Amino acid sequence: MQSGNLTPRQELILRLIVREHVRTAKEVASRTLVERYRLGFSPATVRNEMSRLEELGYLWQPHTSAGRRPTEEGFRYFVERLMEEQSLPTSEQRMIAHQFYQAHSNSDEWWPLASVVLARATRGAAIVTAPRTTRAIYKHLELIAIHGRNVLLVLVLQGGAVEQQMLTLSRAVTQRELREMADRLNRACGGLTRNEIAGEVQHFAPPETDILQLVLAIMEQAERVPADEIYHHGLASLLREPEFTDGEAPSADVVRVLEEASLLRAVLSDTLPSVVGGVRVLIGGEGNWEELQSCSLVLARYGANGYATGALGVVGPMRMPYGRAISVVRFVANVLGELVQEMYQVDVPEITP
Amino acid sequence: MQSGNLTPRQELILRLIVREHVRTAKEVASRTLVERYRLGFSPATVRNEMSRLEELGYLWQPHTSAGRRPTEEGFRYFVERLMEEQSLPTSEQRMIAHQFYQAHSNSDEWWPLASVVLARATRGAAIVTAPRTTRAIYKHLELIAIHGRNVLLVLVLQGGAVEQQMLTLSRAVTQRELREMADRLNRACGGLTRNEIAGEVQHFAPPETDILQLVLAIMEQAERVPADEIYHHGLASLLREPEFTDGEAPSADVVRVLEEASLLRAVLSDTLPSVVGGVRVLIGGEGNWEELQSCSLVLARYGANGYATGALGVVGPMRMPYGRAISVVRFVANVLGELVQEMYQVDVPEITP
DNA sequence: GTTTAGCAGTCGCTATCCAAGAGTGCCAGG
DNA sequence: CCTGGCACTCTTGGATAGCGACTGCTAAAC
Repeated sequence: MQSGNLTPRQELILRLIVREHVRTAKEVASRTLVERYRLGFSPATVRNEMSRLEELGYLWQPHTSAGRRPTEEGFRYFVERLMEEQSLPTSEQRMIAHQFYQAHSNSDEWWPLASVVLARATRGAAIVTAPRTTRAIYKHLELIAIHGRNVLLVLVLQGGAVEQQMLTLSRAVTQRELREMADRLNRACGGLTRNEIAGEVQHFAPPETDILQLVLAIMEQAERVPADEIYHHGLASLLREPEFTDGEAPSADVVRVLEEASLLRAVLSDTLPSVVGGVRVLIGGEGNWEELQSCSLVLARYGANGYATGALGVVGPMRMPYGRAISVVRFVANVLGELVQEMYQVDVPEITP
Repeated sequence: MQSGNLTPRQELILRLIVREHVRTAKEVASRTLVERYRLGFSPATVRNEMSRLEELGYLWQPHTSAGRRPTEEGFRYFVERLMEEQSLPTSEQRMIAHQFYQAHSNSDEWWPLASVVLARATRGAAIVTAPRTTRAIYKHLELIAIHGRNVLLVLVLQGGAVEQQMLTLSRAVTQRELREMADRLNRACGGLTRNEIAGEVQHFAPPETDILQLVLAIMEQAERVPADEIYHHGLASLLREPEFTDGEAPSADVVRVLEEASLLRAVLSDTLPSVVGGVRVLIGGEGNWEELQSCSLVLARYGANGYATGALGVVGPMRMPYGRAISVVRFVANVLGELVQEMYQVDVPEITP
């Protein structure tokens, strides 16, 4: 596709139809367009252009005597060519940054906070996955006696991810013995990757080998599973949009996608590159995602490349205010990215309130 | 209310109407009832009884020429007096127990697993809150150097709750120094409650006092916040129930309650006693919860009394299969309760697969 | 006294019709 | 190439009628 595709006037009309449809959720008629935007030409002219745009696949009418609304293609053309890039108002930027600043020290709160912020700012639903390491590095191990042979294993990975798991040893051990075992293991494995630790196992004897096996399993899972936890927020406001209350769009389908982590993960991994980059817009499922037919997603990857990345984005009806959604998503992805980079000791200027 | 309220035949009819309405989601007519259940009397008789039941407030008709369906009161009468207590089929018990057995060692997985199990078993939505300590007890502290003055603090509480937080010290310290500080603090504070630790603060100097302050804050929060995390699952299947697809019941309201942790917490704390007990059924919001008008909740508290308890339950349309829901909720609450008790070293027999 | 058959009555549901209104498509003329 | 004007289409809402599903009531039967 190249830019000469549509005449400037056709682009103007398409843009206005998108704007108006986003506002009203209804079909847009030629006359209302002319009157509302004081176009310098008549409804008949607009109609001619409209029917041309319909032939090209950018508009459609639900029935003959109705106005027109953009198709999936229409929205895509709008997003790719017509939308003016806007950046988030500074006041709003400050507000959001401030909220993250307050949660600065508690990384567990970042992801739910991000989902709440995104949902509020777009009046739609938001999704955020916690970042996952691409390469797990052993940082520190702690063993805590719980009860008899039961031990709580706490493994800290580089980047501050803390994984905990219960473990039953073959014999009862004292906290003192556990401490010594943890010391030995920490000396041997600190800073090592999974493969390197696998090579170390031979130097140990049970029960330490059992512990190392569990450590390896945890690290393996940390690398393999893209993101256990998916936070979402704002579903209720999404379902209040007219297309869902009208029954025009099946609400249960969307809810299912957001709820089933596996589905959502599939969408994210298919849509987003694995490195942090720009904002990706997925309009109406784009043929691949039946359940998202009537929705659009605005997604971004955030994090520290080579260390850990996560995904975030908003879900709205297809007629979502793309300009705003994109700027919010981009901004939150940047803020969250900086926090993660800081956590991974990639030096970045600190966020100030 | 006493038991002689309704005649046996009225109770029979009410019970059958509930059963039939739960099955079909439609109003129940006198004739279908007689035919389907081979009652020994005629539709006219049933009609007489029905109109009596309507006067008493247990039934209502949406319009004259329709059959009848139970009112909120009707369902309540059914649940309290007519429902035969059923226990979960052994095969299902085994399946559920097995799933928890597999996740036995990883307590973080218990709560989401419980929500999935509940949702599957009832074809509705399920909610589970992680248990919170009523009295936080210091078990173990670990300090891990991250970068310069930044330190990761990992605090293990009795019961295995692991809380982590980043902390910036007033000066840079080595991992060796951190280890010594952690040792001193662990010796002094192991097994103490929050108040007792507050008394210990005077024996330390900065930066250890800073660390203790943070520890106190974390413990305080662990006691105060009822349950940060609320897991839910199965919303999509709930929204597929006819009352929500018909638009008879507003789906966004229910979603909002499940999504807004604060709202849900309010419902739970108002409904459930703080000690582990039986199963509580909340039908149609019971006047207090506007948003839950068309829903019913079956809830239970689980955990170890005096140590930590959480809540769980299912959300369904008012015409939910109460017998089944109650037995599932009770069973899962017991399983989860045993796991928590075990974690808190209250001795219980181990679950076998 | 209780039960029941029968029948009248009520109401929702669907179809059909009609008129009004909203928009478009097209054509002829500027 | 634009536009005024008109015919055409299709939705929407209201009104009407027939059908079917139930109930309520009454009078007779048990």
